[in-house]
Amino acid sequence: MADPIRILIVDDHAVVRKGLAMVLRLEPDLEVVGEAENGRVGLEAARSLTPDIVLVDLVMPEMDGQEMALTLRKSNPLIKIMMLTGTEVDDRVLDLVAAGIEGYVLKNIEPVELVRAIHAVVHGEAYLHPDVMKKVLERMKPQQPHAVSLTHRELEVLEWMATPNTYKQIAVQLNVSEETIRSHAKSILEKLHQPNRAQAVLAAMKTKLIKLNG
Amino acid sequence: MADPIRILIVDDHAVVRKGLAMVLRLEPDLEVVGEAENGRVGLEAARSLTPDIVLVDLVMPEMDGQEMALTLRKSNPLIKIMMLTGTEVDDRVLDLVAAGIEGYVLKNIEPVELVRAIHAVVHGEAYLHPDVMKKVLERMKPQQPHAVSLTHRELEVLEWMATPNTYKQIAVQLNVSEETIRSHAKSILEKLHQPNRAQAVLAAMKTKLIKLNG
DNA sequence: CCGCTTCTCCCCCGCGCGGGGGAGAGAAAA
DNA sequence: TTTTCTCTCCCCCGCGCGGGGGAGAAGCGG
Repeated sequence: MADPIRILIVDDHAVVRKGLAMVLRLEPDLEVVGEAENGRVGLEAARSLTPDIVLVDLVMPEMDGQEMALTLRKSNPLIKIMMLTGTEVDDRVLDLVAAGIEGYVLKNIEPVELVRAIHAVVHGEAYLHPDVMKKVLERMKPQQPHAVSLTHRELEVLEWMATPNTYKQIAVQLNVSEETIRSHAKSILEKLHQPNRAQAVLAAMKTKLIKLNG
Repeated sequence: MADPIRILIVDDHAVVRKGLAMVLRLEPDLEVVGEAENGRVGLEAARSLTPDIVLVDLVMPEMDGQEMALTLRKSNPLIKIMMLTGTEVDDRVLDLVAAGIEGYVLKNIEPVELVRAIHAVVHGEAYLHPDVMKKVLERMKPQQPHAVSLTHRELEVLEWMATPNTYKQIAVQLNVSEETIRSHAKSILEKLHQPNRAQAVLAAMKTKLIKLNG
């Protein structure tokens, strides 16, 4: 094996950076060439160091992993990107996967597995954590079945239905007739199989169709 | 300074354990005497090693940090406990603080600050991360002012108001007259300062007065 | 004993809203 | 081009519900 794999670590947690570096330095064919504490610094480091792969934490101050990854992907597409995240699989994964980010691992990954993942990604394979893969597949499939497809307008009205406004007041807000709002509301109740406005809003919240701003 | 502070690290992420250990070993008066990958193992280790302080991750498989902390607090109250958590301040903090856990830091803490926190806790002080302290204070204050005190019966009716049932149907369920339910509902809306049933239910959910069973 | 709270029940009124119709314009798909 | 979907708007009806009253019984604490 010739040149070692050059690695850049981007994470705002100092202990995570040190821990990753320690684990990776145990491997003779891996070389940690730099560390950065946020996306902005990481972007500069990646461009000057031109590592083979960057390990990027998803949540960071100033510039998060998503923004950094997407930016780096455009400017330096040859640099591989491995996203690191907590135990929860963020919805942003889907955008990242769609953008062609090849690696996605949770922080509780076993060191040996992480090393394996790095090798895989550097050699052009994609490495997705099982949970991530599951989430991606979930989001791919249930498009067709019965995911209760509200139109854009209906979704907009539904969000207003979660406020104290009456239909008349919502109509004023959206610059349409009250009858139009009532018409949309009727469609919404029918599609969601709910008996009234209150239950429709509750059901929508449970299924993450809308979220409450508190 | 005589004996070093004996530390046990409990975290399911190997890289975090190594990172913490590395950072802490740089301090001459700190000694990492053990590591454990979950609460169950951590509990055994704590009892056999009797460290001065345990650093415990909140989220772990098998037995999480909360359960381990509460159990250890009962069996070995002299061992100090420092909870570690991600960037999000979990609601479980409040229970832990109430149980007398003296330390609570986020994982993005600076190494120097972590060392300071360990010293503080070992010497009998409490060390709460600013965000945690904020959360605790938030939850403490709104107790007294006027935490919207609904009667038991009103709370019961409020929970029914979150269902598709009409007042008449709720009345049947609770074996009282419809007028009684309407009367309670009026009091509830007034106390919660909400214009209608739907908003009352939403407001109640936001303030954790009731929870949705989905 | 008297005041206060809680739970119960009753009346009336008017509006919000759910359910049933129908219809036209424009865009997108077949 | 014809059909289908989406958004818009209209009518009528009846019930659910919010808001305004009042009242009696039971229990608690001063």
